[in-house]
Amino acid sequence: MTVAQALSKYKMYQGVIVEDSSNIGEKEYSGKGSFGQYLEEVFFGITNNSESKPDFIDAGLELKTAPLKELKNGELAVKERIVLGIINFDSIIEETFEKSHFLEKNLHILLVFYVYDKLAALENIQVNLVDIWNCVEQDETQIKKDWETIVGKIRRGKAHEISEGDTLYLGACTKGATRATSQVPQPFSDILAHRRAFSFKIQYVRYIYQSLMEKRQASVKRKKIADTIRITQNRTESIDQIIKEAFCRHKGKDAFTICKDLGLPYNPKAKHFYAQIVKRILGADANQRLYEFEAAGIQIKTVRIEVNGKNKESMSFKHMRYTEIVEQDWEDSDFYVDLTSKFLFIVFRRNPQNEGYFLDDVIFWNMPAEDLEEARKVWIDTQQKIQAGNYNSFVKIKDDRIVHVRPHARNAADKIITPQKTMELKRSFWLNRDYILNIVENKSYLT
DNA sequence: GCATGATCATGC
DNA sequence: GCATGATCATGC
Repeated sequence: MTVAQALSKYKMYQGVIVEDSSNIGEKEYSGKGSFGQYLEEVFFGITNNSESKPDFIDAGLELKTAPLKELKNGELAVKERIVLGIINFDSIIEETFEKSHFLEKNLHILLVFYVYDKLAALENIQVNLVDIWNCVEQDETQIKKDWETIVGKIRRGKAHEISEGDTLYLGACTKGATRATSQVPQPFSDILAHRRAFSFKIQYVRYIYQSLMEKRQASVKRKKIADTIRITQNRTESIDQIIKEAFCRHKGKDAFTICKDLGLPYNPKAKHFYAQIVKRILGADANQRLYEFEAAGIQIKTVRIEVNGKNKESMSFKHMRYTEIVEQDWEDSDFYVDLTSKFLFIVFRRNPQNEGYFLDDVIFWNMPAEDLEEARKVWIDTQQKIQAGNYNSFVKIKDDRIVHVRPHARNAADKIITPQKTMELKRSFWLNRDYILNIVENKSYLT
């Protein structure tokens, strides 16, 4: 579907005049935001401006384009976060969420999801979905909480310690070409901080895309959408407090007993075993979905502690694609997205009396900014080695750098293509064993 | 058939 | 006992 077809089909842009595409070719659009600029100017007749007012003042709509990428199986998936506008450290400290510049600009967003293709001419770009998203109508509590978390750090003179992992839906992503040239002053500290912009985190954008697609399909097919429950509904506590309370009721029980008490089959090898337990403990049925987990992309990970007080295993993430990583920026990489998610660690401890493990702790965690910075360095090191065709000297666990690189394949024959057109064993980034133990032993949310 | 979370096996 | 390489189990 071309842009013109998509826009006229969805008719989601009341009050906005859509011109036809006859005035293409007058101007060159290039760079990252080129498709957005092209849409604004060619279709909506708005000249490109950096004025921070809504793009469609009459309609009260902000236009945002969001690239999709095609997966191997042909499905489309969200490619990156949606950036919502720069954070002014000096003026934001005077704002309240309700009267914030952020809300004024981003209350109603016209989203144009398109299929990313860096070689395609702009007028041939395929538009997949056009719809409006109102983040406050959908997620007021969490968006407000995220906004306040970010502003809170600025007010405490900690703007330099802001991390995307601090928040669930709304993130503060870095802005600027390089780290060195993007440092700006902050009001309550002499330390320079990276310039930042509000954004919808990629996990949240994935969720937005999924819900809008489901809404569209439901209206076509009248298919019933699976029941979704919000654990924060009618509650004032935060997500982690609610989780903690729910889990406290099962502390000390072994996994088998927990399953029995919850009416779940005991199948610890199943891929979603622990996710299922979490779901049930939080009061959802098997066919119900947990809104906050899906919208925030919370990663549920289990950690088993042995009798000697140590965990045996490091923690793997999805295997990297050598041809992708050499072209990516750190903040668009899969590993960055994983590490800036919230983690829910479920800690089981070996029972000295029998062979089993009992539930000891649940920990809601996100990686601190300084550790994320260390992970970035390892990622860069890995990227450079792949670029150089050096596949045998990646950072090892012994190097003690929080994360390391290790094989992650089905067997020795499970290889993928490299930028050098050779085949290499699949490898992943791993969180070091002792780093995980440290998280688990230093932060206890139960008891 | 492959991704993903999890775990095993071996040698130093 | 641990690092490292290797592989399993399951679901989609």
